[in-house]
Amino acid sequence: MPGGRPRSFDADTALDRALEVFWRQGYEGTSLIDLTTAMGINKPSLYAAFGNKEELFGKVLARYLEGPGGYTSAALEAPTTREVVRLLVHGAVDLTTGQETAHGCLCVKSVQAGGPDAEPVRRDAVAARKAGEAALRRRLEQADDLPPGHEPADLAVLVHTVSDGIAVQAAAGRTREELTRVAESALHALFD
Amino acid sequence: MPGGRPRSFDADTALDRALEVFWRQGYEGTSLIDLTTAMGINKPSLYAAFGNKEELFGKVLARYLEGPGGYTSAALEAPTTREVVRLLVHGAVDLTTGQETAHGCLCVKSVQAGGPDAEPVRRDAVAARKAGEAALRRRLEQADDLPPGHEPADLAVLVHTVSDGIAVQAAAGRTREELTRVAESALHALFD
DNA sequence: GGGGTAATGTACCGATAGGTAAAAAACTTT
DNA sequence: AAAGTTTTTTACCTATCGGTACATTACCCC
Repeated sequence: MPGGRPRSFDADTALDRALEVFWRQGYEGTSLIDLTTAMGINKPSLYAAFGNKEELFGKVLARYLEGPGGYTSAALEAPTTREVVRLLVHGAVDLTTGQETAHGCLCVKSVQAGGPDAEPVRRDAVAARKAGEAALRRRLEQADDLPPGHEPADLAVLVHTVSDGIAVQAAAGRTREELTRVAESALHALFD
Repeated sequence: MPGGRPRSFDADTALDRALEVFWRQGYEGTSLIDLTTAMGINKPSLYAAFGNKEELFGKVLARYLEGPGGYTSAALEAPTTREVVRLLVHGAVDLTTGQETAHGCLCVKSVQAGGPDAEPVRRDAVAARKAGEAALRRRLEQADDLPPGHEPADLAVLVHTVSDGIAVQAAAGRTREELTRVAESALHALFD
């Protein structure tokens, strides 16, 4: 059982190229030609390696969450609640205002995709968000240093909401410096 | 100089129908057939009355900002800073989780539209957001009851950011009850 | 009851969307 | 070197996209 013609591209770097264009243009705003051009391959190769556009997006989203979005799970291991939240909101600023990446968050962008054929993509994004929020809630439920008057579940959603807002602001053109001040203001409001 | 055949539709209600579908499906996710079907007219009538898809969206966005989005300017007239912010965040919850409207915010959705041909739409949305933020900042600059340690400009952006986050959460399926708790948590963090 | 005028209905346009069939090319094994 | 396997290349498919030409219809004015 031998192997045939070898691949002319690396699957992971091709996924990274696809991530760039999906991140910048969103699922609905990205065409197959955009993808194949960015990935340096042609359509049959794309389909053979990654499935159709929808499946490719699923793989790209997973790679996004584990790569650029990996700071979220790392943040949960910080010792204090304040530090956890600080890493989350500043991480959101860094992620969404990167100099070499598109501004905004792929997951936030995707959850807003409204077209009928984008619904599976939307569901993927919603599922990823739910998982992230559940992890943060569990972390906060085990904390003993919550800000006074805040329930763990509510605080988890609030922090998530601020992160989402940061992503929207970044996509709308707000600079990293401005959003860093926003993150600091949010921390000040919550913990000082 | 008489008028020819009269219109068979009311322009404002047609705009409202177009608003519904743009709100639900976004600019890129909405086709002309979606629009003409919802508006009850055919394409030549649409083009004669509203211009092309892009111009139609501009008129729809203006109508959205003055109608469902009108609570933002009304909120600025509240006597206290806390009341202004309270009206803004709870207004965002009401707007984005309406029972008879799509969940999420048209303006937030549009600012995330990434396709190349959606760029003028994105600019319209960004301009509307800038105007709203400037109005809030001016209102806060004249206040003498800001929460301690917050600058007016930073607070304006933070409140806007929380509203954006609420819109994203609503689009992702969060319920009105949950988001009401988020709004209350945000107020508590800022003012209590 | 005819002009003039503006909106409607129908049918169509080129371009592009996502997706695929089939043949040529590059490798491994025997 | 020949058979078998898998990828690449090229060319093409149908459906739909936003947008429009043209003839028809319904109104006002005289």
